[in-house]
Parts: sequence; structure tokens; C-alpha cells
Amino acid sequence: MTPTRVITAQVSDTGLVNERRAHIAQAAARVFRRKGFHNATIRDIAVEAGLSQGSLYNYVRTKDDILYLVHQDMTAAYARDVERALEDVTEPRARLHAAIAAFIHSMRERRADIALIYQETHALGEESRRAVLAQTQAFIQRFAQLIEEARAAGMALPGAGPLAADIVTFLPVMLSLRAWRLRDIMPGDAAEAELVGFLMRGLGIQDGV
Amino acid sequence: MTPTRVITAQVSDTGLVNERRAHIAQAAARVFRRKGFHNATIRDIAVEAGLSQGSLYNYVRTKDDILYLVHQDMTAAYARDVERALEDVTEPRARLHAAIAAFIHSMRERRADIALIYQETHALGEESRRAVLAQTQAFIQRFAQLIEEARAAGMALPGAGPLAADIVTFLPVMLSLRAWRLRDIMPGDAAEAELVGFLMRGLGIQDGV
Amino acid sequence: MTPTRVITAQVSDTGLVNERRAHIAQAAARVFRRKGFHNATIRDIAVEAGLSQGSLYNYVRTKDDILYLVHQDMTAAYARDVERALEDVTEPRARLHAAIAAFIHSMRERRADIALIYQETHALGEESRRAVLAQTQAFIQRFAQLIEEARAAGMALPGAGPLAADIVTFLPVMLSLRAWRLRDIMPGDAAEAELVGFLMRGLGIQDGV
Amino acid sequence: MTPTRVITAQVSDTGLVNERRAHIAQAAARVFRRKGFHNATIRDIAVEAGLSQGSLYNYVRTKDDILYLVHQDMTAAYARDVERALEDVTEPRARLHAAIAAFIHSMRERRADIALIYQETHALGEESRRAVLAQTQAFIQRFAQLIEEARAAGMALPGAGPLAADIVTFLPVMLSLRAWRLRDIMPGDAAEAELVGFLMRGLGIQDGV
DNA sequence: GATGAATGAGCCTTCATTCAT
DNA sequence: CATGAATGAAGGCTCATTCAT
Repeated sequence: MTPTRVITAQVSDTGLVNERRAHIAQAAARVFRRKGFHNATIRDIAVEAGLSQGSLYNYVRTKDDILYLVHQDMTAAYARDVERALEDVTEPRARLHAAIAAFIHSMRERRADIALIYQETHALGEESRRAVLAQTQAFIQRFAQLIEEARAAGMALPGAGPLAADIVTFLPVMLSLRAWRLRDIMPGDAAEAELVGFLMRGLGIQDGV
Repeated sequence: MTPTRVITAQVSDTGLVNERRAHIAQAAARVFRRKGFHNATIRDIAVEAGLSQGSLYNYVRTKDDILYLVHQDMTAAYARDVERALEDVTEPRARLHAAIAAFIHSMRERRADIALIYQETHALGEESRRAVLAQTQAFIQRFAQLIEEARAAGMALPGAGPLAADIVTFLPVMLSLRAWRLRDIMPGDAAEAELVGFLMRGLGIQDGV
Repeated sequence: MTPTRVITAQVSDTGLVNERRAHIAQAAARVFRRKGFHNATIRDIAVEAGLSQGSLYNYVRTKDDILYLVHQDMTAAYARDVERALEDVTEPRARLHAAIAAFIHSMRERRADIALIYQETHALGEESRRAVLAQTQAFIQRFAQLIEEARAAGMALPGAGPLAADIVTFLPVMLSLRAWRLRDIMPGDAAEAELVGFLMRGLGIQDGV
Repeated sequence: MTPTRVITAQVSDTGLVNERRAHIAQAAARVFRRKGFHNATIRDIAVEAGLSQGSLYNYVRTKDDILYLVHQDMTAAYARDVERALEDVTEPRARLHAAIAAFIHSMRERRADIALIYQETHALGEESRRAVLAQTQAFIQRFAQLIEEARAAGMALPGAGPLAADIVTFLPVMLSLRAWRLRDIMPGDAAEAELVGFLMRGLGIQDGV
């Protein structure tokens, strides 16, 4: 949510800076998906973004900055997917269910980006990594909150222990990190459904009650 | 199980080759854990292994070979952990339970190695990656088999769908990839216990029956 | 004539690229003459050219590219020598004579470069070699053409068989590849004269008729 | 003829040394023809010779030594071809003709070896190169001698100047260094015939008189 | 602010030669 | 004498970053 880390720029026009950075992050994401972070060069990214190398460095200080921008965007993206799914749902039990389903769906749709995150987070510099993990942490706690609210609304969640939010936000990542297997086993929506069911049972929810 | 990929060596003494390769893989793993694959240099690895750069290349042909050796060893390691846990257990339902618990424990104990695998598999060359994934696939199918046997022995597994083995072999990875969070939440064995419970419920197993 | 092979550059300014490449080729030629292609390092060449290694690679993609540039330049150089000698000569019989004499002279003057070509053409990559040989072939055919024109103009060339152009363009190479001997036998211009005479007689030309 | 350069060996049994060296030179020649001198490794040569690397170094001190042995053998080979052609010919004018024809034939048959010599002589160390050039020089002088004897026997050689022996021993090299062209122009024996004719006319010999 | 050429540190890999067994 | 593992010095090439224009 709140980007912890500040990237300093050569350019002073803040609006321009933000606009360009978003543009750079998107271009970089495309390149990273294609070649991975380590095989992507600054040149590649500049070309994809339609900028000169020199210009790029007016908005970003290091390659690490770019990776950070990409992480931030991607993390924000799936968080946004979940929030969007919650927009029209008010009943707490339904909200928890909707969030889980939305997250699962998001993981499958964004599997390429998610894989990138899980592969390259460790390549971030200390500071960047901390900022990204904080962002992820906030997302996990969002789920903890949803669980709490469902419970407060009377939902029986006998299976929801201290790790519940972590489990719920981790297992669906399988749709990305195990995509190489799932491809051959079953259609994606069936996989999503099975995961939803598994998580529900794991939390101890019987028939959505 | 059956290593698909063969690494050719300059040295002919097979015993020596195997011994040295194991040594190199261990040294490399230490370096990779410290700096990641891309930031680790062959020099680093040679020094850590107590070899000259030239000697290293008598046992390995490329840096990719080293990463492959590391992957293979680590994948074999947790598979071995599971097999060991099964050695004295014969009853199919107990075997499934034992395997799950052992795998979960292994993931926590080997969390550094597991993180390495999940971060760097994509850095493997095509052929190496295929070989490693085949090895992983075999491991997943081992669990599919255990589930099948438990079911054949009369165990009710209403939650075990086509993805059961994948889920069981993926969720515990959380103990590695989310180690940065768990550290602050609860002691490791409690986390293990919670995961075991979650998986059991997810599979639809009631109190171990 | 028409350079078959295209070298891609990192730098886009075409004028600069051409200028620098010419400069690099000359520097490289000096280094190659001194140490041979295989013993010359990119570092050597960069230093000789007054460039950094990195800069060098902005104009050239591989060491092979450099060798190709050198070959191309040198081949063009002696071809140009011959063309220049033909500029003011119109009578076909005189043109053939002028071309031969000019080529012989060029071989002696450029003996160091020619030796380089004959020693290192085989070190060129497949594509480069083909391009250079095509260039050489065009030069040989130029002589075939001159011979044809002389014959059409009524010159008796009883000795000019299918290999005539090859012979005429090969024998003078002796002034380069046997320079180690000629040095001790006779002055260069006398050697040139003897070769001219030999070729003339070989072609069956009597007293320049 | 007289090998100027002495190679010191680790092994004292002279007979064994000579035998092994001949063996090594032949194996090396095969490897060199296949990959060129610079791309051939000592390992390649040892394998081809059926020796261990260590053993090889008992008979030879450096890679340069090997190249020297190969040069010496190859140079001796075509010289021997010429001598053999002279064995049954006594008449001086016929001897000159036979020598030229034999040399031309040898150049075509041994074109791969000859190309190797012309490409790699410059890779020889100072001392080795001098020894090889001395050997070549002796061969050239053999031709000078044959020319002299033919002249003494009454042969008119108006075209034979100071370079005659050099020309006669150089032009036929064309069959090797221009093999890439001749392949497409005419059959090898026709090429040989044309060269014989050309040299004869060049020397001023009319119809073998 | 934009551009893109320049830079230099560093990496993977090869290989002739040595030497302990 | 034979073996073959060990070595270390290079070498070609890449690329993030800088900086003059």
C-alpha cells in the first residue's frame, strides 16, 4: 500500500517522473517476463520503453530501482484484484470467500508475473526487498483481517490458526510456480475450483457457512 | 530418482568424479545461499570448494552444470527424508500421514536450500531444467501413489482431487518461501503442526481415519 | 566489390561507425602483423586503436569481425592499386600489361599485409571467409576480363588457358610469401621485372604484342 | 634435409624417441588438418596419438615442437616426391621436366598439408621457423641445381632468371592455396597440365627442347 | 531534459604445462 | 617411463553506469 522506499530522481517535475516510472515499470516487466531479470539489460528495457539509456537514468538510479518498481506494481496488481472483488460484497463471510476466490484467480491469470516475483525478490537490494516484503505483509494482514471479520460475524473457522492468512495467500501461488505441471493435468478453472475447496475445508468451513 | 541428464567430465576416475562433484555441489550450495546463483562466481565456488578454477572444470563443464548438481542434490535430499520416514511404517493410512509430516519437517529444516531451488530453477539451462522438473515430478507422483494406497486401504479422502499430490507437496514450501514471516509468528514446530492439520482437513481426513 | 557481409554495431551514427571501423582495422592490422591474429588480444587492439575495450565492442561484435574488416580493407587496397593503374590507359593490350605490373608492384609494397591475409584467412568464421573469398574472386575475374578484352583487341595469348587469371593473380604473391628469400637475392624492382617477364612469356605474349 | 633444430626429450632411448615422434607428428597432422593448429589442443593430439598427455610431453617439450615436427615431415614429404620422380631419369633436360611435373602433382595431392604449412609457419617459434625455412631453402636450391644442370646440358632457358627456382617452387602452391577456386573450374589433372605448360613457357622452353 | 557513446570492472571458460604417484 | 589430475594465467565478451554535448 504505502511504498516504503523512495527513489530519488534527476528530474524535478514530479508528475513527469511518476508517469515515466510507470511506463518504465511496464516496459521492464515485459522484458523481464521475456528474459528474466538477470538476462535483461538496461538497454533492452530502454528500447522497450522507447527511451534512451541516458533518459532512463533520469528517472531511476540503478537497475535495482527498476526491479523494485516492477515488484511494487505487480504486488499492487493482485492486491487490487482482491479489493475489486470485495467492492460489492458486504457480508463478512461472503467477503472472505470472494477474496479467496479472487486471489486464486489472480494468481492464475498473473502467473508469469508471480513467478517473476518469487524468483527475483532475492535479487533486490536490502532496502528494496524490505519495502516489497512490507507490501506483501500488508496484503497478508488484509486476509487476516477478513478472517477476523468473518469470525466476528459468526462464521465457524475451526481450522483457522495463526497461519491461516499465510496459508491462504500462499497455496494459490502454486498456480504460478507449478504451472509447468498443471498445464497437463486439468483446465485452469477446474484447478481454481479445487483450490478454493481445499482452502475452505482446510479452514474448517463447511459448505460456505 | 533416475537422473536424466549426464554431465561429462574431463577426468575419467568415476569414483573421484562423484566424490568431487558432491563436494563441489555442497560448496556451491553454500555460495549460492550467500549470494544467489547470478552473483556467485566460479571463483567463489572454487575457493569455497578448495579447488583451483581449472580443477573445478575437470569435473564440470559449465556453471549451469554446477547449478544442476545443486538442484539434484537438494531435490534428492528431501525426497530421501520422506522415504526414510516411511521405512518403518507399513499401514497405508499411517504412511500417508508420516510422509506428509516428514515432508513438512524437511521443508522447514532445509528452508534455505528450498528457497534456492525455487529462486534459481529458472536459471537452469533448458536441458537441466527439464531433468530437475522430471525429478520433482517423480516426487509428486510418489505422493499421488501414497494417496492412492491410503484410499485403497479404506481411508476416506473426500477432499483429494486431481491436485491433491501437488497441493501436499507445495503448501509446505511455505515454510521456506515465507520464512521471513513465520520467524515472527510462532515457533517452527507449531507451524509444522498447523500445516499438517490444515492439509489433513483439506484432504478431508477426519482425525486420522 | 560489394561487401557481402554486414557487421552490426551498437552505435547508430553511421558516419562515426565507418570512421571508427577504418581506424580499428588499421590498428588491428598493425597488431596482427606484429603478433598474428591468434596471439593478438582484443586488449592489444583496443590499446593500439586508442580505445577502451568496451568502446571497441560498440563498433564490432566479435574478434572475427575485426579480422574480417582487416581482410576486406587489404583486399580492397590492392584491387584499388590495380584500378588506379588502369585509369589513364585505354588500349586493351596496354591495360593488361599495366594491370599485371601494378599488381606485382602492389604485392611487393604490401607484402606484410598480403602475408597476413594468406596466413589468417582460414581463421575467419565461415560467413566472413565466404565474403572475403567472394571479394577475391571478383578481383580474379577482373583479370579474366582484362585478358578477354586484350584478346578481343587482337592480342595473341596462346598461353592463356582457363587458369590464366588465377596464375596471374597468384604468382606475384610470391613477393610476399617468399619475401624471406628474395631479400637476399636481388633488389625488389628487379624481382618485379622478372615476374612481369615470366608472366608475359607464360601467357605467350611476345614482346608486348 | 638436415634438420637444423634439435628437440630435447625426457626419454633417453633414442630409437623409441624417434619412433614416437614420427607417430606423434602423424597424429598431430591429422588433428591439424581437421581443426587447424590453434584450435587443436594438446589433449586432441594425445588422444589421436593414443598417448596420455603426460607421455606426450616425454617426447616433446612444447606445442611448438609438435608443429615443428609436422612442418618438417610435410616439407620432407614433397621433397621426397620430387626425388622419387628423378630416380630413373638421367637426362638433365628430362630431369628438370620430371621434377616440375612431380612437384606440381605433389602440391595438388598434398594440398591440405601445404595449406597448413603456409598458414602456420608464422606460428612457429623463431628457432623452429628458421629451421623449416632452411629446409625449404634447400629444396628451392635443389631446383636451382636442376636448372643449372639442364642448362649445362645445352637446354635453352632464356626465361630462367635469378628467380627461376623460386617461381617454379611457388606457382604450383596455387593448387593448394587456391583450391577453393580450382574446384569449380577444371579437373585437377588438367590444372596440373596447364601449370606445367605455363612454367615451361615462362622459363622459355620451347616444346621440351 | 535528452541523447547515446564511452568506460572498465569482471565473468566464464580454455589449455599448455607440471608433477605426484 | 607412464599416467592423468592439477593448475593458473589469460582471453573474449558483456553491461551497468557515467558524462559530454
